[in-house]
Amino acid sequence: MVTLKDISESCKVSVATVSKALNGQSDVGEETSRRIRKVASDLGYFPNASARALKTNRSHSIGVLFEDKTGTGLKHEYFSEILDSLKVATESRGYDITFISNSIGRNQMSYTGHARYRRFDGVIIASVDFKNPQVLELVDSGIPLVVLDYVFDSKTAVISDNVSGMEELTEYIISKGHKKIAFIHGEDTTVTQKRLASFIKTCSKHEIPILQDYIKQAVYHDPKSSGLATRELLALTDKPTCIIYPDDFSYIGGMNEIEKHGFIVPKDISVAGYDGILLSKVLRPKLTTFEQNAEEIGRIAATKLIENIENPKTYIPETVSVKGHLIEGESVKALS
Amino acid sequence: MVTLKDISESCKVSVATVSKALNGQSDVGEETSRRIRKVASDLGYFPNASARALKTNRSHSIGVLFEDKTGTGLKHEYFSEILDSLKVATESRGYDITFISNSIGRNQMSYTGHARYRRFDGVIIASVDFKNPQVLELVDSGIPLVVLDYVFDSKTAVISDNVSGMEELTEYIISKGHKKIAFIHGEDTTVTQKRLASFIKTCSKHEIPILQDYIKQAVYHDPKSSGLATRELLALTDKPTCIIYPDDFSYIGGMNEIEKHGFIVPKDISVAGYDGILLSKVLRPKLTTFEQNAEEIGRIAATKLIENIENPKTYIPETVSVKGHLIEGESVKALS
DNA sequence: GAGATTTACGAAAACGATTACGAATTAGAA
DNA sequence: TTCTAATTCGTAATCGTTTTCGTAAATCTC
Repeated sequence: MVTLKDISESCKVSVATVSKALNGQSDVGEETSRRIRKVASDLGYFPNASARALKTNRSHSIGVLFEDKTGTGLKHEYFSEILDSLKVATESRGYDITFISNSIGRNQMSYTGHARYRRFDGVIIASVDFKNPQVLELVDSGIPLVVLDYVFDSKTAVISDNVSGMEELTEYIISKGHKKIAFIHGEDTTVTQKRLASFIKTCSKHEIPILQDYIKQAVYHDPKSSGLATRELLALTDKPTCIIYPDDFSYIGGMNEIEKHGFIVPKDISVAGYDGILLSKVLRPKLTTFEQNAEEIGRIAATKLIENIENPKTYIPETVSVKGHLIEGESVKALS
Repeated sequence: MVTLKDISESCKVSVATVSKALNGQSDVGEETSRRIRKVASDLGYFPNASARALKTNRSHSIGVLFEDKTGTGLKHEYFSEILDSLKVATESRGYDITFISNSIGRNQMSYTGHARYRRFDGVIIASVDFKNPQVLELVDSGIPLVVLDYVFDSKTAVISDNVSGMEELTEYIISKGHKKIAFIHGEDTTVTQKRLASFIKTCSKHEIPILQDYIKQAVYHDPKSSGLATRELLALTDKPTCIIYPDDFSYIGGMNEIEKHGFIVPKDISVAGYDGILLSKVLRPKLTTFEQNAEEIGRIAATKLIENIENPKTYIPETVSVKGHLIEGESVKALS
């Protein structure tokens, strides 16, 4: 490995000068700087990230915590898209991404321990159990961080705007003349609560009654449980004319059940999803859904975090909510 | 941040002794060692990964290159599953995972440059354009590496056994009495070639003629192009009785087309996928497919890489092929 | 042309750990 | 008791950078 010393010897200057030239410091001569850069590239020099981190106390790497109990974390398109967007946004600013875990080597380590061990400049937390003590410890650790889809007091949060999203989706369905709208929601989380509240509020606004029978609990990303809920809804004497699913993938369970009953979407019953994953765009009839802007969420999270890292004094935490947009498919029929 | 020095002062011993005690070296007294470890944990000590890496020349971190032209890399369930399995396997042995890119900071950097800059102990390459000069440079860089689903000379490779996989799937379909089997394949890659060859070989073995009209080219993970191919197949006067799709997700395109024709799976036509993603398990009828063992692929890749890293002298590269298994759904009908 | 200022460069300390080597102490052997 | 060997611990060098501060030369000011 070629080091600053090698360059300095080859250029007959000190390592200090080489360092400064390569970092674009001002106090080094035009001509000298050019010569040094030339030699550096000829020799194939790369700075040693460890040495640099040791000296500057900045690792230029960011830890991401992406885990949940079910282990579906990365498999979920929403999250893999966020991760991808985080990746490009951070890399373009010179930061690398490393996963945080709680098992580094034989000796278990807390998330915070891991983050300190690797000297992460900042941390992004997503898709976790936000009540987990280890997560709370990390949140309180003082390390600059951004939380996704959850709000901690005086910490930066980037959240998908579920309130306006569900409102827009519900408005659309109502505008199509539906008055008997069923709502299948996921487990009880902040996200779920916001969506449900928004659904109810929008219905009330249009004086559409909320039937208890039309509100069903299921599990996110689990077609089986949504299928079950669908079956119950279809067994009702007064069936809904439209069903909103917790997410696009869950709709598959509903779809199976609907077909089993011999119904056709949207002729006999209308449906809507949430997320706007790839699948929703290729199903026929095309699914009406609300697409979350995962790309933007990742990008903003990265930007905010780096802002925080680079201006620790002046940075003030905020909660950014990212709007998505309605995708009008063909799964919601206009009622006469 | 608490350092070895803090501990050494608090314990009235030298930093050398502290270091040795914490690393379990033999030449430190039983009682001293205990005292040091106690103080270390009381003070909340964490080793400084940068300092350690600088001194030992081992970063305990592994770079993964996960990129393709289409940018669907991470979105593909097969890859996100591999990534996840890599993650747990490496972390349990004390290695962290960082993504490799070619843009670190403002100055573009080659993959190799990035890997050297971060002092990755090893690298895992997957889902890339294997003809890309930058990738080839990385492969020849001398850094310990494992390649996924592609074989480079005298480099360790872990590949999904597409030959036996497609053979098993085809055998199954034939065993159900099918003789008119259409095969839609993806772009021309090694993987495609192997699957196609295996399909043809298995058919020949059973003296089933290979009609040129039954072999269609499409694009992986693209329901639209598979839908098109399906349409052509259904327009044939002598229609196939079964269609094999490039992957499970692509089948959605075929499914739409089949339904549009008023056909029902598997009554009127049989279908099979490849991959065994979540979706294939929740569709009704359940899709018959061949599930690749992504978890095992990731785990073995991690194990081999770490073996290579830790025994650079004795390690010999090899190609490991990982078998998957047939998932018998209900999408292939038994012909009388 | 003397003093003040700017410019270009180098010497050296420091970041936090690891490790070869030597020294001191203790235990064991004869 | 004396010599050897084992055990335990410390000294100091080192990894590759960055950065402060000092100094010498060059430039400017009047």
